[in-house]
This record gives sequence, structure tokens and C-alpha cells, in this order.
Amino acid sequence: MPSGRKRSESSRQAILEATRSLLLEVGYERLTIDQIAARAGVGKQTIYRWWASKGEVVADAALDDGVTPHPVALPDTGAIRADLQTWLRQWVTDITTPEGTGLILALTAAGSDNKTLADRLYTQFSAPHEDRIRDRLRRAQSEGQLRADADLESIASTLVGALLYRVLGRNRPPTTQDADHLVELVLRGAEA
Amino acid sequence: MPSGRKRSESSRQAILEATRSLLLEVGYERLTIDQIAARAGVGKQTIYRWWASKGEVVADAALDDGVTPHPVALPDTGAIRADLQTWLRQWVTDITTPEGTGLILALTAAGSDNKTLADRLYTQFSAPHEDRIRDRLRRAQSEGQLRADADLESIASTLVGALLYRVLGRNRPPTTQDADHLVELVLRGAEA
Amino acid sequence: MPSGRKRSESSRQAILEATRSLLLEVGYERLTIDQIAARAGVGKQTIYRWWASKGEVVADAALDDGVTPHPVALPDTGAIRADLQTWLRQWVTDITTPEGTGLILALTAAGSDNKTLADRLYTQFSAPHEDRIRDRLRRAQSEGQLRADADLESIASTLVGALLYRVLGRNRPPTTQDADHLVELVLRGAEA
Amino acid sequence: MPSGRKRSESSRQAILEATRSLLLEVGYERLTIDQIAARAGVGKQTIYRWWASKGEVVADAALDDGVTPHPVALPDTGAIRADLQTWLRQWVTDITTPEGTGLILALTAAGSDNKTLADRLYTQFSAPHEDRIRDRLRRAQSEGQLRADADLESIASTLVGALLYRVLGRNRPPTTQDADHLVELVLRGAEA
DNA sequence: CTATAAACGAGACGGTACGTCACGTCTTGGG
DNA sequence: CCCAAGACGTGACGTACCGTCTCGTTTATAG
Repeated sequence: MPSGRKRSESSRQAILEATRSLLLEVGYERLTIDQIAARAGVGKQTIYRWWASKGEVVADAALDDGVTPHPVALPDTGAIRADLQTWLRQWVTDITTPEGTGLILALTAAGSDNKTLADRLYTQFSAPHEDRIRDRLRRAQSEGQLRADADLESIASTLVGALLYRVLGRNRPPTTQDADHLVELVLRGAEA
Repeated sequence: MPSGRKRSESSRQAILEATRSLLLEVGYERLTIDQIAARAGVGKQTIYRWWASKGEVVADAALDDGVTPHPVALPDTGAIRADLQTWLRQWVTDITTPEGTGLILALTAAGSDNKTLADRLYTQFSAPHEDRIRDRLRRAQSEGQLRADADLESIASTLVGALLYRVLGRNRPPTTQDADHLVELVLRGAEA
Repeated sequence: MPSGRKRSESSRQAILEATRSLLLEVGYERLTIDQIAARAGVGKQTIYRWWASKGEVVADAALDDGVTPHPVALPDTGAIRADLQTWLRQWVTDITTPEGTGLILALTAAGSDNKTLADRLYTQFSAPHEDRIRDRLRRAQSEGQLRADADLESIASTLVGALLYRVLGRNRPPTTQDADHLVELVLRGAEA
Repeated sequence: MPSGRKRSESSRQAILEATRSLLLEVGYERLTIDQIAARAGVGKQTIYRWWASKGEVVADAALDDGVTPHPVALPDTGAIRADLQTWLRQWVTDITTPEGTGLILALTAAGSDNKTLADRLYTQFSAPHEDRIRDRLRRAQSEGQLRADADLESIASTLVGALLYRVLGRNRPPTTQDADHLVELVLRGAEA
């Protein structure tokens, strides 16, 4: 029977919020646990008690934030190309804001350092996007809009990867127009 | 007129070599200047004298390494799809070795932290690849293998981005087959 | 009229016993409340509820232990020198055991830090010894064995102090023979 | 051939001076390495590089201070009792100042915790006093002022121990008069 | 026979200090 | 002027304890 004081939800929130704000101010590499604790008004041990590393805190901070995993399902108006464009345009807008780009850079750095964390970040951040796209593609395929032999996994992965690559490159962040072109490029050959 | 002792080439080499080996052993984040100096048998000052930051050393270490920027030009047998596949298959093989993946992860982490460095890395590492692909595509276009309105920049960027995305994701590193499929996917709609 | 649960005697005992054993294992400085609580199987609050500081717990642990304040009265065979020697020999034996020395070192450290505690320790630990010696000396004086102008306080304090000094010094712990010599030294000039 | 930067004498001095002042302000137990470093304007590592523990720093701080080991030799006017009294009176005055008492309490606490340190403190602090006293006693003995069988070691140790005991007890710090009485007490039986 | 109130074991909390590591700079002595 | 060595002030690391504060749970008295 577990006794003892319960985990403080307010501390948990304060830590994640402090992490998010510091991430935008100083970036992942210069982010320190000391800073997070100080800004959150929390003892360092309270962070170490519940998270194994800076990367874990950052991951939770990003994923806890409603914005990032962007749970919006793809629209289904019947026109696959338009629906994909609508959705990707919105996603590009989100990830090219300072907040969005900052979180992506932070999560990438975090994942670079830690395979376990990289897996978790892929599963919770990238995979849901790919899944949503693939599901919508599958519907289109069953409706005969896409060829039966189109590699839907590959299309979804390429769409997400190509845009993230431009965000990570930093000098040519993707635009909504880029999103449109990209959809055209990869769909052209897949359409029936 | 410069007097005094000349810069030691052997120290420079030792530093870059030590950096490369440590990068594979401990990764970018846990790499330290102290370690590099110790392994290279070099004073720390000698590192700080010639490089501004850990990221710069890592960038030089990676780019100095013949393997990574992979200076091989694309073949030109006349068949654009086959040539692209040949080249990309080789590149995928290179970047999915432990050394290749390690360096890419390190460079990504380094670039996440530093916009200036990110630009340099893009210019010296990614851009040459995109350029080579785009040049070959252009030739194919002028030969009438590709449609006149195909967005060659976009194709090149997508090919590179989609594969790097899979390397960074770590759980599904790209295979030579993936490279083939990817070329098919993006070329299908661009071919005349 | 107080209601509610009574103080747990078993917890009190467990705390003092845990304190004694830990004191011998790690010494006063490395002794922690957390350790005591863990070994005693007790919540930390139960310690803080009843004791104000580590020093207080240690003092109670030492004084609760029958051994230390050694309540044995001095014998009175009529021969002051022999009686003193008998008693001091026993005391030296007690305080040079590992347990005895450990407690004295702990109490000394505790008293060094805290004037209030130092007073209490003196009153409950040293003073009773001096008092017993002085009372026996007084009897001897009234019997004419000691000169009327002998400074009995001073003699008692010197006997106790000289032996404790050797215990604290650690490299030359006093022997029963030392006790004999000491009695001879200070009594020789005081005897009638 | 040892190269590299030399140890900073100014840092060493600043550390010992900071330690002395903090010792008087907060006492041994509440003294922290962080505090010492901050007040001395020094990095913590500079302390840990040269001293193994808080106790070592305190010992050096005390012994480096000219006051404490009080290198004054005993006078030799020919009258052993008067010479001893003169010297002990001065010593009592020194060790009953706030500074003197503070250092003694600190050194006692330090020695309680660490046998090695206790030995060093005895050797460098107490032993020199006992030695000086014993040497003077020996001279007196050879001049026939003291009995040939007087235990000079024991006398010296008793004088030092009895006075330090009163300092440690805190409630009855020794006076110059106490010093006089003590000399009388232990010499009376030893004089020829 | 219940309330209710205090003490209990447990353990999370905001903090302070620990001793270590790495930073980037400075000093030393030697090419 | 460069170099290897290495001490320096700074600051973050992750851990250990501090003394306080909830949490149920247990044990006594009071109604």
C-alpha cells in the first residue's frame, strides 16, 4: 500500500512550463536543470525524482504542450491532394514559428544524444503525423484516387521528412507554398 | 611579417582524429574539449587558439574526414533514374554505417545549437549533395527525360531530406531499397 | 485533558539504539537524521517531534545508555588515595573501550557546536563525576587525610580533565597505570 | 620536469584567512567549503585540489595563524614554579579569547571526526606545548628543584589537559588564577 | 461504540551543500 | 610565437540531508 505524500501536480506543471520558456530563450544545449529548478521554484531533486535526464524533461515539456503534436486529424473532403495540402500548410505554419522551430531543434538535439529518447520522440511526435497522413492516404487509395501499388508509408515518411529537413537546415525554412509543391511532387506519381 | 613558431600540423591532425574517435565513443553531447586535448596529447589552449567552439572542431573533424562529404559525382549513363539510384544507394550505405550515422547525429546536434554553424554545415555538407543531384537532374531535363516544369530544387532537397530524416529517426534507418523506392516516388511524376 | 495516541516508547528506544550504533559506525559528523530514522524504522517527523537537533538525540542516546554516566559512587574504605585509584581505574577502563571513546568523541563534537548542549552535557556527564570525586575528597579532608586548604574543586576537575584530554588526543589513551600516577601526582601535595 | 602554472600563494592565503573568519562567525559545524570559496574569491576546486577535507583546511588555517601554536619558549629565571606560572598565565589568556576558544573548539570537533587529523593536530598543536613544558621541567629537575623520580611527561600532559578541559567545558573557562593554582597543585608533590 | 485527535511510517517537497567535471583563461617553462 | 602542462575562477552536475509538509493508518481517550 503506497503511503507518503503525493506527487505535486503544480510542481510538475511549473517544471514543464519553465522548461518550455527556457528552451526558447537559451536553446537545448544551454538549458540547465539548475535554471529549470530556479525558474519553476522547485528543488532540483524534484526534477531528478521524476525525470532521468534533461532530454526527458524536454520531451515531456514539448509533448505535454498541446501545440506540438498537433492532434488535428486530416480533413476528408474527398479530394486527397487538397486535403493533404490543407493539413500540411497548417503544420508548416506551426513548425516554422519560433516556438515550433525551437522545440523541434531541442527535440532533435535531445534525440541525437540518446537512442531511447529518440525512439520515444519518434513514437510520440513524428509517428502520429505519419500515421495520420498514411490513414488518409489509405482512404484515398480505397476510393480509387491512388494507385493500388502506391507505397503509402513511403509517401507519408517523405512528406514529413522533407519538411523537417528544411526546418533543421534553418536557412530555408519551408513555406506553405513549399508544402503545396511537395504534395504535388509525391502525389503526382501515386495518383491513379 | 609573422615571426615565431608555426602552427603544428601534427597537433591539428591529432585533434581532429581524437575528436572523431571520441565522437563515436561518447557522442556529441558528452564530448569535451578536455577529453580531446588529453587524447590528442595537446594543450587545451592549442584547441582554443584555432577553434571557437566544440561545434567548430566537430565540424572540421567531420568535413576533414574524406568519407563524409563523399565527393563522388553522380554517374551519367544517360538513364536518370538508374543513375540517381546508383548514387543514392551508395550514399545510404555510407550514412548508415556507425561512423556515418554518428557523424550525422553529431553534426545535427551541433547545428541545433548554433545558427552560424548550422549554416556552415548546410553549406559544406548537405548543399553539395543537393547540388550534385540537381545538376544531374538538370542534365536529364535538358535531355528531355524530365518535364520542363519539374521543380528540380525541390526534388533534390526531398531526396536528401527524406533519407536524412530516417537516419535521424534511428529506428528505421534507410536501406538501399528505400533509396530505390524514393527515387521512383519522386521521379515518377517528374518524368516526361 | 489530552486525547490522541500516546508517544511510542518502542520508537523512542529504537531511535536511541539506532543512534548509538550509527555513532560507533560513522561518528558524529557523518551521522544523519535520515540514517537514524531508516535504521530505527521510524518516520523522520517522529524524531523532529521529540528532539530539537542531532546533538540532542546524541546526548539522550549517550546519557540513556547506562554505561556512560557510570553512576557508581566512589568506594570509601578510609584510604582516599586507594579509593580514588580504584574508581578512576574503572572509569578509565570504561572510557577507553571503543564504545566509551566513541561516545565521548561524539559528545565533544556535539558540545563544540552548541553552547546550550555543551552546558547540558557538562551538567549531566562531567559534573556528576567531578561531584562524586569532590564529595569523597571532602570526606577525606574532614577526616584529616587532606590539608584544610586543599582546593578540592581543582583536584576533581584536574583528574577528570587530564584523563579526558588523553582520550580526546587519541594517540595515547590513558591506562589504569596512568590513572594511578595521576592520583599520586595531584594528591601528593594535598595530603596532610 | 614539472611545468604548468604554479600554485597561487594569494589564493592559499585568502582561503586560510576566510576560514579563520568564518570559523569565528559560524563555528566548525556550520562552516562550509562553499562559504570559504565565496569569501576567499576562489573556486571550490582550488580548495579541493590542495586540501582533502574541511578539517584539513581548518587545521592549516589554525596552525598557519601565528597566535595559536604560540611559539614562545618558557622563561627560565631559575624558579620553575614562577616560570611555569608566567607561561601558563599567558597561554590561558590566549586560549580564552573568543578567537582562541573558537579555534580550539573547531580543532576539537575536527579531530573528533578524523583520527588522522587528530594525530596531526595533537602533534602540531598540543605536543609542542607539552614538549616545551617538559623541557623546562627537565632543566629544573637537573638543577635539583624537582625530585628525580617526578614523572615529567605526566605533569606536562596534566597541565595542558586540565586547562583545555575547562575551555572545552565552556561554562568555567580557566583564569590566570586557575593557572597559578594548577601549577601549585601539580608541582607541590614534585618539588624536592 | 463511535468520534475525534494526536502520533505514527512513509515519502515528496523547497532548499543548501556536497565533491566532481568541464568550461575558457592565464601562467610557466621550453622549443 | 607556438606548444604541453596545469592551476585558476566559474558554474552546472547529480546526490545526500536538511527540516517541513502532506498522506493514509493506528491507537487512544471523550462523548
